[in-house]
Amino acid sequence: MGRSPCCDKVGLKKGPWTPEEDQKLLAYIEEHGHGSWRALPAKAGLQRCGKSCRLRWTNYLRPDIKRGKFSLQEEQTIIQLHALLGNRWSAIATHLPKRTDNEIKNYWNTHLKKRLAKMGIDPVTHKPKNDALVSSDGSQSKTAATLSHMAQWESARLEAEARLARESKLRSSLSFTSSSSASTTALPALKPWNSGRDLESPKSTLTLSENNPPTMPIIEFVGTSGSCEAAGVVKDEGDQREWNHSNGMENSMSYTSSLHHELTISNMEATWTSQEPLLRIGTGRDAVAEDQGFTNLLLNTNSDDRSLSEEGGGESENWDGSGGAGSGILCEDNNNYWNSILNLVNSNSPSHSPMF
DNA sequence: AACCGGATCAACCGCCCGGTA
DNA sequence: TTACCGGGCGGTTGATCCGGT
Repeated sequence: MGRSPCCDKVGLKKGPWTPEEDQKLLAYIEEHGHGSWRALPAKAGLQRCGKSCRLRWTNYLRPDIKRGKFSLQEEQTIIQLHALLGNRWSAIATHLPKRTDNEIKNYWNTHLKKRLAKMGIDPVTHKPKNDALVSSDGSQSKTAATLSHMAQWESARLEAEARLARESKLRSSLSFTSSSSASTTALPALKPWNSGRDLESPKSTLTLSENNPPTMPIIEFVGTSGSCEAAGVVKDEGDQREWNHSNGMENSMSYTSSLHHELTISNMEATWTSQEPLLRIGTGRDAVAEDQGFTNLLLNTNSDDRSLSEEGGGESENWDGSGGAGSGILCEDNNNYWNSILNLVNSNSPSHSPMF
């Protein structure tokens, strides 16, 4: 059976939106909320399909959208998350406040992907195209397995977030006053933008910062050797920023990349706590035996860290990064690979070798 | 000034998935 | 259990812009 079109397309306008249409859509949503997107166009007096209205709203008209050039920090985040998640733009967008998945997707396709390609980095796998990371002992497969596990973990985490979001919405609809957070209790169905992103799913916000306190969860990969061989300097004329590959990649061999991942849990403290998978990656120097399982380590299911699930209360102690014996997890080969990625983005800082 | 090709990005399309009757 | 619906997502397209020749 063929799928029926999302709406009757006869007589519906397509193409660029006019200011008048924008105004109608804005005015309607401001007054009534979007409600059913399918029903919205008729109610708002628009000759558009609901899907088009939703896209226009989410990608352009929504007031909490930040437009304009992407910052270095945002670029770093995109690259790092893409290395982990692939083309899951909506998931990446959840970590970039005020940016839409469409915008991030476009930016990746038009800017970042090309930059990586110029550097000899496969933008799909985030590996050097000459695959210099491959070692004779099969570390490539380990790296691939590691990435696969990380992606699986992230998938699980995102699913958990989605579930929490649904639960949050349900609770919000049941009781507007039950939460201690005022933002949680805004009237999402009526004024979607009133509370901004607070209305969205309670999500872990991945921030990448050099300045986070040491109590923050840390993903730290310590590389001791490497074989990345990007050569030359590619200058991105548009951004007036240089990517110095040879220096950058050389540095990556000894450079300790520290990603400080802060998990900001809003609205859902009690539910989240330890029941959802938590990313916890320590230093490679503390690497534990691989047969303990990468996923288990990521999920902190080691007996050493069992207290993490039993504490139940706050989440901060789960994230101190100092961990126990199980906090360090990555083998050196994986470190090298991740250092390559992390150095890529870290070294684009103006204070380091210019890369972007 | 005209043309051309690449870059950019808003918008569309089709598929997928969760909810529901 | 199943079919349908609404919404979300990722891939792709096409109009427009812009710089080079």
